[in-house]
Amino acid sequence: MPTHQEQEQPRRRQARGERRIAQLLEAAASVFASTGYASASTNAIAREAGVSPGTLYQFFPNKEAIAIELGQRLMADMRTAYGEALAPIDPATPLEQAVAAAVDRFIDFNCHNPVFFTLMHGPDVPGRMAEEHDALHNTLITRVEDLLSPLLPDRPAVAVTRIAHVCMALYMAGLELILASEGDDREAYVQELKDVLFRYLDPLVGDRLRDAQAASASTAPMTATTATPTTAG
Amino acid sequence: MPTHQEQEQPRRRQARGERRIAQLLEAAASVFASTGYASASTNAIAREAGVSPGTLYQFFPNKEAIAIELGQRLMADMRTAYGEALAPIDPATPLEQAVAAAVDRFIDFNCHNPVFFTLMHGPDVPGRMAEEHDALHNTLITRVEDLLSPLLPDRPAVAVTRIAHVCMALYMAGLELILASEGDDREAYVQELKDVLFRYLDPLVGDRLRDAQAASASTAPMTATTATPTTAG
DNA sequence: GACAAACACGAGTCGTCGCTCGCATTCTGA
DNA sequence: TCAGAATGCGAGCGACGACTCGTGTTTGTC
Repeated sequence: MPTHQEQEQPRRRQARGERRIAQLLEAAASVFASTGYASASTNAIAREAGVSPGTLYQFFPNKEAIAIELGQRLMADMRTAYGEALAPIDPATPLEQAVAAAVDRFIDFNCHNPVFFTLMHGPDVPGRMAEEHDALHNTLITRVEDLLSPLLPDRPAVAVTRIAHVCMALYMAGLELILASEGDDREAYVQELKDVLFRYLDPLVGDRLRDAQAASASTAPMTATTATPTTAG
Repeated sequence: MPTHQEQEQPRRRQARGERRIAQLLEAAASVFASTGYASASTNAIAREAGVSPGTLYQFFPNKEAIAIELGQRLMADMRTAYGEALAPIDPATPLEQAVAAAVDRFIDFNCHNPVFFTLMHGPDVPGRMAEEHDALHNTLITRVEDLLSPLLPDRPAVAVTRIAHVCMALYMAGLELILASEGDDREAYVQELKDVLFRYLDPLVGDRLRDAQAASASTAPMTATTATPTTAG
């Protein structure tokens, strides 16, 4: 019974195979990041990984599967490495700090994994890839909604969703500028992005947050100290 | 010798040819907008225009030339139709109104010419197309700088440039959301975009603008009344 | 009407790319 | 040790898309 799993992978991978898969995904990340998904050829990925095209297809049924697997691993990486950044915001944290912390973490991740942006932003995704693309996007939107809804308790759900979409779009736009620049310029754009998001959200959150802060000072605080001051590596 | 012009088009177009060109560009706009530049096939463009592939190549040397010509015509259209929106802002106009007016005009143009966004935003542009792409982008960046610099007189040029880039990026991000939605949702996103830009710029412009307004009330105003109140169709 | 140039056609060429196939090599388990 | 599975190779297939070419039609000019 051990090898009978529905009707998918009856393939028992060896250690070598797992290594090859990791190698191929790394190569794919490099090629996707530099040329985009559509323009990336499977032969180029195989070449980058130092294997033959046939070997690539030993591990992935088609080009889409590579991008999908890559996207899933990236999401998993992000969850394990930055899970705490996705947790609901402690109402006691000033909005400016919360935004800055979240931006720092996500920017950090995206700078270390530039493919992620390509997979999230690439409009040139055919077939089933678009579904995965949307799945990634919707997951993040939902996360942002979860972050925002405690801060916007008196807004209808559609409004919160809209605000989340705007935040995501602003973040993506800022990220594009940031990834396209280097050094001091990059840091300056990071600061601009924080400013944009804070200034956009602050009037929406309004006195609600300040009320909560005033209240939390006199009543029992929550878990508190979730946010650390800009410890981006 | 009468037809010897350098070494380019020694071709004398007939009225029919001009019509075909317009027809082909319209078809190209449609196909580019719906599938993106890279995924658009010249055969599809020819089919959309109701002509044969050979006819298409009677008027355009290659696929790039179609997109380039289209981009240039769109820029020209924008200049003639919305030139006044690109003029320097009258310092007497409140920032919120100036931003709203500019956004309305550009959104209007982009909603009527969705290809423009595709050509500006498409990352899948090979070869010489990228240059034209950048040229369009830089033209707009310069325009935004010209709009902003009177409002930010005490900032270094690099800072103004950076702010212009941020504004462009924010606009593009908002535009993407707006083009992807319809009806009330679309209008709501337009308002959000205006809010984002105004809230981002207002603290930067700061008391400078308010000073200018106070001053212009007592001293001789500039050319004045350049901006009209939200007359978007 | 006659001639040339512009216009129009669409089957066909040529290159690229996703993917396959037959075969060789290495690993696993008994 | 050795069968069978997993891994590896790379020439090549099939499809598709940019672009061409030979040929026929329309238009402007004398």
